[in-house]
Amino acid sequence: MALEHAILVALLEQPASGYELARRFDRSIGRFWTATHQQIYRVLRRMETDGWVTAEQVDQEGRPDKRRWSAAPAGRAALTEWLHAPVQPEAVRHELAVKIRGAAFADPAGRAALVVEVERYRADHEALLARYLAGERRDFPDVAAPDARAALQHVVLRGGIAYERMVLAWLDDVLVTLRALDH
Amino acid sequence: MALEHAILVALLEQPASGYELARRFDRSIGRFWTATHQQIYRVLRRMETDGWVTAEQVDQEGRPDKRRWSAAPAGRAALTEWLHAPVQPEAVRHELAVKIRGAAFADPAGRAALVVEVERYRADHEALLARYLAGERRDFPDVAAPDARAALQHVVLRGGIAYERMVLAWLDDVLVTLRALDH
DNA sequence: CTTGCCTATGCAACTTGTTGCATAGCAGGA
DNA sequence: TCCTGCTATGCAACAAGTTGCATAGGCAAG
Repeated sequence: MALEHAILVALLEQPASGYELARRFDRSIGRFWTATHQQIYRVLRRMETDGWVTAEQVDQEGRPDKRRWSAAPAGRAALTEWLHAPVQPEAVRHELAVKIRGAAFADPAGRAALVVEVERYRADHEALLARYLAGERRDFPDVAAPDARAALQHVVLRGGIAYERMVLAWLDDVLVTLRALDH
Repeated sequence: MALEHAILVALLEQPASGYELARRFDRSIGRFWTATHQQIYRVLRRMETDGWVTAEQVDQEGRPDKRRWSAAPAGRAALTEWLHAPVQPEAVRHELAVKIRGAAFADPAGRAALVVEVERYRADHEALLARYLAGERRDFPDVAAPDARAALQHVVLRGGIAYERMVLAWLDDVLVTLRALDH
């Protein structure tokens, strides 16, 4: 039940419509929390009835009108309470690891297919790392005295960068291991 | 829909009852896929009607009888087909990252609480890393010429170890960053 | 001898997340 | 002109995962 809280953080950083939130969940926020627009709209309505967020109608020219959402005091209070609660142990779902262990029960052709798949997966993560590094250069160019918000956003981004580097190194290890099985 | 496939891999590695599977999902398999016993029992029954697994009744003395499940040929075929399919992009849900960005909107007391929470989280991951390393020493003591199954299990375990090391380094970074906000 | 824990399986209700589809106006290119 | 794509919001059906509870015998500690 943390999508509510991820939305609260996003709205505190910058009020937005459901559509804009969805796009941010596809980009920067999507690094650590994913959600579809359908889910976001549904949760926003629930949060509205709970008094966590308020909407402001924005009429637009040349494009559809929208509702700009902001975090309400009750939402801020809910966020504070949540920050004090213990972090829930994460539910790990790492499909690739299952496939790698499953490769022990595949024939050489099946393992060859997995090698191709791992290479594609590796390329995706290499591209992701490049995007993170470009974002870091763009958004955090100087090291000196950032405000709290920027410092915290930066440390989360550094986590994403460290994760991608670790994944790339591990995937190289996986590829060496897979290729060694059939020479 | 990969729980089915994780169960197939687990049963190919070693046939087991639902209860034993659940315990393995709490330990070794739980590194990359989590599931409760309720979910495992439910999915096993669906897999049975699909002909993916077969059960064998095992009468026991001094403890309840059990059903030992094995992967059937149709299950093996389904696994092979799945190995050829592209890896689905993972749905990221990293609660701690949300909390860290949320800390920008908390007062110093709230941030102090988060520091305590991150320290606890760090201790958990340090213990996890120790368990992985102990498991590695126990299960993969020699480097020379392992069979395919051991080699693949080992490379997945190395992934877990690399992940935990990365997490610990990042959490140190997080703690430094959080503490610097309020001196 | 009672309390709690382990083995072993399962039901039912609920929450969360996914997928497919719908609407509707505007902009830009072939 | 038609087709595609973007902004903007939403419904409905479904799949997946969680939580609470139930049963039932045995075993060990206090």
